[in-house]
Amino acid sequence: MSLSELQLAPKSGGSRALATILAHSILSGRWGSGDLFPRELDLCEHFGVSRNRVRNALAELTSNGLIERTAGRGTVVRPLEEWNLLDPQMSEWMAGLEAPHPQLVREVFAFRLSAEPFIGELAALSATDQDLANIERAFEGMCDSAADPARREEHAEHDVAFHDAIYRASHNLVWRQMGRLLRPAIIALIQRSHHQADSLADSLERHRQLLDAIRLRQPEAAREATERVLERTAADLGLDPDGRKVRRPAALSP
Amino acid sequence: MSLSELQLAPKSGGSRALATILAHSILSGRWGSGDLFPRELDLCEHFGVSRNRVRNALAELTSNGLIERTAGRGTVVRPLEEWNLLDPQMSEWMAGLEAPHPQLVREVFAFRLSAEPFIGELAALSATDQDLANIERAFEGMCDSAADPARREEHAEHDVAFHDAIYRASHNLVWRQMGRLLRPAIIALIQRSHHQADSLADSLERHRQLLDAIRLRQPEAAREATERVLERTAADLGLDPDGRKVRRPAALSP
DNA sequence: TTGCGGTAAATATCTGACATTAAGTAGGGT
DNA sequence: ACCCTACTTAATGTCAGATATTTACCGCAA
Repeated sequence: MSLSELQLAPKSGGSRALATILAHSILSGRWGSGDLFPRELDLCEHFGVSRNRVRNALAELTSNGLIERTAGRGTVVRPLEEWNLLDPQMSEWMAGLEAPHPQLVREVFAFRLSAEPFIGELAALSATDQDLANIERAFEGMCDSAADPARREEHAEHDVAFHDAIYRASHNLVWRQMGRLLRPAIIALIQRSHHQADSLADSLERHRQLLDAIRLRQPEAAREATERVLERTAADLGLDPDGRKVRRPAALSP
Repeated sequence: MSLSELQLAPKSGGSRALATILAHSILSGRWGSGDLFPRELDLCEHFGVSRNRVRNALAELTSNGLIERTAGRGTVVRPLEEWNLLDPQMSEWMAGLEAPHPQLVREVFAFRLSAEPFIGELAALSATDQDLANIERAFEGMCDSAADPARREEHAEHDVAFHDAIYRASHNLVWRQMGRLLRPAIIALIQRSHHQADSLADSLERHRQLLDAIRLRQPEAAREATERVLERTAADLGLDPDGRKVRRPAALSP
């Protein structure tokens, strides 16, 4: 309910940095839906910046649906359901978050669980040689950085690149933009799981099978391979892959 | 390359109105990728508003990826591929556009064509009684307003509500937010098609079959019914439902 | 209780000045 | 001739203060 411990690093220029701090305070669940956000002047005083920067930062939060501002009333925090999850700025904020809102993690993963098998099919149908090369290069990066536990985040970046290349292989702008959800989801993953060596090897093997299915243009195999990759991911996240609100379309399986 | 004929209505307050005008000028393709956008002071003079409002409007365009601004260089228009299609603000702008960028229409429709059959499945699996009631009410609204050609836009709103209710029936935040693409897509539809009486009756019948499939919890039937609805839509739009870059996953069909 | 007006509090906007960044340009040294 | 520096210019970014507008709240009277 307060921003007492929040601080703006001394030389961090731009209203961007301030917006990030404020966004993180909301994304991590510090404020409840409907709570009154601090007034502009309080923020000015607390962070020692001009009203202009505060207003710019708040405008950015507004455009992402995190807050709602009306003259005379003040600034209130909007409910999580109305946050603008698909904005790239939001993805960036979520990725930089140490402890994201639990419901957020669940919702995004539930989406991946329902959508990615289908995207795997699309990729197997539409991938060009260039797409395949991209996927392959990302996979090799994953393999290369897998051995050294000190390169966890590099590994995560290759992981993101792998799945993002699959989204891009759909060759549709909308699907492609959804791929931005991957980064926060996967960053959250490596921060939560302990990355046992055997779990990692297993994960790699499942990724390889997905790559092969796409390379061989086998949509159905790609769908199943994606499901197995996500099973592994769910286990690493400590989530139950079944029993979510969004179930996999089991009726599709022959 | 110029904004000569663009005008801001006299009493339209808020930087919102200005942002809408500028956004429309970009979304309709008036400026090419990489073009220099007018300078702040020129915009101030042309529209007769303060620099502050211009800056707020431009900030909104920036947050949606339409433009990129750097001190010293100026404001340049970003390529269509980097526009932020999934932002609700963008959907609103696109919906209010008389002549949207043709590639935009194609991309969004290609997405619907690939995703909505799948969403239909999800809805058939996860819809609650409340969801069903929402879908049904929207359908009745469509039927009610179908007879009178003077109520075209009311009909379109019910059409949007129908499909949006299906997106919502997936009970996942991410899918739900994608439903915002529907409004611009469907508004564009009624502005292009001539809405022959028989085509409208046919469309209604296909919607009814989709509703029934969801009500009976038959995912596969829902998928096929959605495909048929979109076939009708493609015909009304004058698009070829096959041969797009994103094909339907035909391999799924038994 | 309801309706009206007044006051306070918050955000929205205007104005003008200054700071920062980036690109181009002229000049001097090698 | 070439490169490097310093200056100029032009654009966006930031600051500060004053004013306008909206909203909520309170007192008061019909």
